[in-house]
This record gives sequence, C-alpha cells and structure tokens, in this order.
Amino acid sequence: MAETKTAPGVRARVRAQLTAEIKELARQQLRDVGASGLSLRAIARDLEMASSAIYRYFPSRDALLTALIIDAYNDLGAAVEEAEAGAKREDYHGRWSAAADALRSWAMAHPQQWALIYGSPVPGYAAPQDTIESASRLAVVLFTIVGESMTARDTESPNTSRAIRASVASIRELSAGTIPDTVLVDCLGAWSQLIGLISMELFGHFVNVVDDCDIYYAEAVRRLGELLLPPKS
Amino acid sequence: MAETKTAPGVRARVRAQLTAEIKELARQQLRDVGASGLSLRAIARDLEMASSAIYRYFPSRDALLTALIIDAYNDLGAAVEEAEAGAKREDYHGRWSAAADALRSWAMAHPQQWALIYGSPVPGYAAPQDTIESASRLAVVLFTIVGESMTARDTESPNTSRAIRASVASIRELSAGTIPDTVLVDCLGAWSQLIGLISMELFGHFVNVVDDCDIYYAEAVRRLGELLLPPKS
DNA sequence: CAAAAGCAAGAGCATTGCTCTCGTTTCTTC
DNA sequence: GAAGAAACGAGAGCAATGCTCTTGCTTTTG
Repeated sequence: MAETKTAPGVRARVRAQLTAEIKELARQQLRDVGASGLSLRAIARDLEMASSAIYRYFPSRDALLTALIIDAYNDLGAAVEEAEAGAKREDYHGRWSAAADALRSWAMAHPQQWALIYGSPVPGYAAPQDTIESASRLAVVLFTIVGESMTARDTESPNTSRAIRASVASIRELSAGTIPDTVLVDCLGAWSQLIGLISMELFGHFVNVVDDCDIYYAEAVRRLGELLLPPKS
Repeated sequence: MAETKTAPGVRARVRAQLTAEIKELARQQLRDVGASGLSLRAIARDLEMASSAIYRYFPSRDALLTALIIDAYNDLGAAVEEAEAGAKREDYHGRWSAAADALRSWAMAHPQQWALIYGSPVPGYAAPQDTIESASRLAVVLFTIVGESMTARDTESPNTSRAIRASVASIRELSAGTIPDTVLVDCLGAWSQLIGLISMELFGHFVNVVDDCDIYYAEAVRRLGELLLPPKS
C-alpha cells in the first residue's frame, strides 16, 4: 500500500506538473500573441482538456498572469544574480557591468515577460504582496554592489537635506545602511535609468533615435558605474 | 443655398464632434477600467447608438487606442512645452526643472494615458508612423534646452569613440548638431531616467522603496540638470 | 471501508470585436 | 433642381472569450 504512496502524494505531483505545463503553454502564448491575447481556452485546447478544468489550477486569468509575473521576476533575478556572481568580488565595475548587461540580455530574450513586469500593470491593479520579494532581487544585487564598494571608501555623510534623507528611508534598510544618502539617490537614479533605457528600447521609443542600442547601452552603463563606484584601480 | 452650406459641410462637423465624443468617453473609460477594459460596445451604449455605428468612426478598437495615444502624446507635449516656455530663456536650469516637473505632473494627472504611451505597447505591435511626430515633442523640448545651453559653453569635441558617435547619429540631427556626443549620451540617459522614474513610481515599483516621490524626483531632476547644463551663474 | 475532498467534463451565461445587409439621409455632379 | 454616389445608423449575426454551475468519477483520508 505504501508502495505507490510517495510522500507528497501522487496526486500532488501530477498537479504540480500540470500547473507547470499550463504556465509553459501560457509563456509560449505570451511570446506569440502577447499578454492581452493570452487565452485560457486556447491553453485548454492545446492541453486537450475542457476549458473549465483550467480553473482547478488557476482561479482566474489574472491569477495565471500573476503567477507568470512572479516567475518572470525570479527568472530575471536569478539571471542577474548569476552573472554578477561571475565577476571578481573586488572588481566592482566588473560586477556592475555584468549585472547591467545580464539585465538587458534577459530583457531582449524575454521581451513579453519584461513588458509583463515593467510595462503597464495589466490585471486591474493587482500587484500583490506575493511579488514584492521576487521583485526586489534585482534591486538587491544592484544596491549591494554599490554598498560593498562603499566600505572601502570614505563614507562621509554629505549635506543632503532632511527631507531628501527621509524620502529614501525605506531603501536604506535594503542596503544595510552602508550607502550614504547622496549615493543612494544616485543609485535609485541609475536603477531607474537602466529600467528606462531597456523599456524605451523595447517599447519602440528609440526608433530613429538611437541607432546602435548595444553600444549605447554599454556606454551608459559605463558612465553610471563611474558615477556610483570608486574609480577603477 | 449657400446659407447652410458652410465650407466644411455640416456633415463633416457633426462627424468631427461625434468623433470627439467617442474619444472623450473612451478616455473616461480608460480612467475607470484601464486600457484593457476599454469596450466599444460600452461607448456605443453610453452614446445610445448601435455598436456597429462606432465602426463608421474608428475601423477597429486598436484604431481608437492609436488615436488616444496620439492625443496623449500631443497633450503631454503641449503641457511640457508650455511649462518650459514659462521660464526665462537664459535660465537653463529653470527651464529644465520646469519641463521635468510638468512631465511628472502630467503623468500623475493622467496615469492611464501615461501607461498607454510609455507602458507596454498593447495593440499588437502597432506604433505606426502617425505617432512619431507627436511623440518627439517631449524629446525636442528636453534636447533643445541642453542644446541652447551649449552655444554659450565651449563645445570642444571630446574623445568619444567612433562607435559611440555612430550609435547616436540619428538623434544628433534632432538637436541640430549643437550638442557634443558626450553630452548627447548623457542627454539620452537623463531622458530615459525621467521616463523610468515616473514609470517606476506609477507602476508601483517604488512602493516600500521611495517614501516621498515628490521630493526624491525633484532631487533627481536637480542632479541631472547639474550634469547636463553649465553651472548655475 | 466509507466519507470527504479533488478532479474533469459539459452546458450555459454574459460579454466582446467585428461583419453584413438594409433602408435612410446627406452630399456631389450634371 | 434632380439623379447618382457616398456616408450613415440600426439590427441581426458570428466566433470567441472569461467564468459558473452541475454532474459524475477518482484519489485521498479518517
């Protein structure tokens, strides 16, 4: 009796697999017709099951989208983390470039998933708490690079006003307090610039503006590194 | 006979008005249910006409969206142009802040329209040529400020590589060639950062990150101005 | 072994974008 | 000014969607 009764139950396993298959088909559909054209019925058709059966796995279309969003955040976070981990620890400029390049590479390889997480929030206004942990992975990598580069440098607290200090209080915790506020402001700007650059390119705002996005992006990343990090040894 | 026969024809006028009414109702729906929930049938219902009649004015839902996108670009462009025109011509920092502040103010006042133009491109991949002229108005304002501030400064051509020069060749025309390439690269970065900052705030990426977006944005704009413009007199 | 919970299927509802046809109104051209 | 052309509004209809409900079946659980 205990023979076929594997610990997590056979039913739980087939359920997990079917859930994964649904998400995989959804991702495929995302690439083909975009987020707005994602259809639960089409997925059910590909899976040769009744459309109503899908609702045993995802209570609504938006729930499926939300699951895809979380997966995308994690996939992107893992890609950036891995690339950044490949650089020498003390080479802050190398770590910065590696992370930034991995960010854009992932975006170019998964444009629809990028649009899902950094484009307009499609499902009403549902970006629930489930996403925030996965979403923060990218920011953690970027801010950690700058934060670790700070310990070596003089961390003299500059003359930022009280109001500005307060406006970035939350993010200071994420960076463990090692980054002075002026640099923190620049960090947020650099982060936003990276997201902005990639989104502008991906969403067509650089057509007839920037001719070679590869080269321009590399240059922009280099300058941001020079602004944020201690000068190269 | 020529009495009621006004030059553009009475029919053309009522058509223009109905077109405007449709767009106005569409904008209203945009605020209520977002772009994905925009329904031609609902507009027809509000207008108390048959759903099929709408198609005499817009051949498809995407066409309506495209019209709204162009309107949004023009509305935003006009708002920024007007704000920038209100500053003293020789006060480049004032012009820069005025334009950047108007940009964010417009975005906060019209979040759905912002999402329409800077979010994920919803209608398939249709961002046709009609939009590019309206879309460039913002960039023209920003780049013109920097360009005009350059004529006073030394425009020594710095050591940018040939590849980087080529990557931004198209945008150089828009700025009438008065901006050296290094500054041009920073301009593009600043532009992307503004769009990125506002999008991140609007799309929820600054929740639990930036506490006071008003103050932070003002500081970020100030720093970008210091980077791009000649030092304050 | 029996009750309970999970599952798949089918029918059905309300809604959508869009097309086609059919009279009617307005404009254009002779 | 009248005939022909073009634009218009309405209605019916098609294919598709998200989602719900009910009905049997299977797996798990007590």
